[in-house]
Amino acid sequence: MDLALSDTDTSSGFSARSDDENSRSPCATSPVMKKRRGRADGGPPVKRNRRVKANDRERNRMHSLNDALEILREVLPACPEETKMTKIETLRFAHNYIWALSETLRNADLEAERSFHRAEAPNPGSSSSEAWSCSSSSSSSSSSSSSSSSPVYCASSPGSPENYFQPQDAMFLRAFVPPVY
DNA sequence: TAGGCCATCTGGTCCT
DNA sequence: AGGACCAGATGGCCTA
Repeated sequence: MDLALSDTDTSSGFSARSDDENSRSPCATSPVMKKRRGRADGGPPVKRNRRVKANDRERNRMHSLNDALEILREVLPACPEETKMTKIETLRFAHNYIWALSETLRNADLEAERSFHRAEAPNPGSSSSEAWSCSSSSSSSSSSSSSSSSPVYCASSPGSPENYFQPQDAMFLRAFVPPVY
């Protein structure tokens, strides 16, 4: 007892999709008619017309969302080039990546601060060793994301980004992070 | 074949 | 009133 799917009104709302959809989603759907729910006749013509317009806007909205996601994918360092990250993977990976970048900056700041102190006081005595413990969170929070210095990471991520790149390995990022002055 | 991912439709809610 | 946003439902495609 499904709601009637009207295969007949293919003209409404589906016309704009086919070629557009082909160009947008290289991986998945063929431009074939998908599903249709609701009343077979679409209800009153006025309501139906409004629904069709709303569907069109919703489609465009999701397309722009996907475009933004695609831009994000291009910015991220993709390790296996041929595999496309899923949406959730992209978001999690971006999260990790941003964390690692900020961690790298933070470490660079700490290091700069240490070398500055070393230059001022050639015999620091005992105070120099603590700076290496980057979890000490002293006062040098230049731009750290204010939450915590060792975030709990997408711990529940079933999947993959962490397979490519562990957020804990901030040093890994030094490979593609420009030198911080 | 089951499960994951995705695109789309749809109705509800909030905002302008 | 109409648009934006959201979450649920549904069906197609792909892979293990």
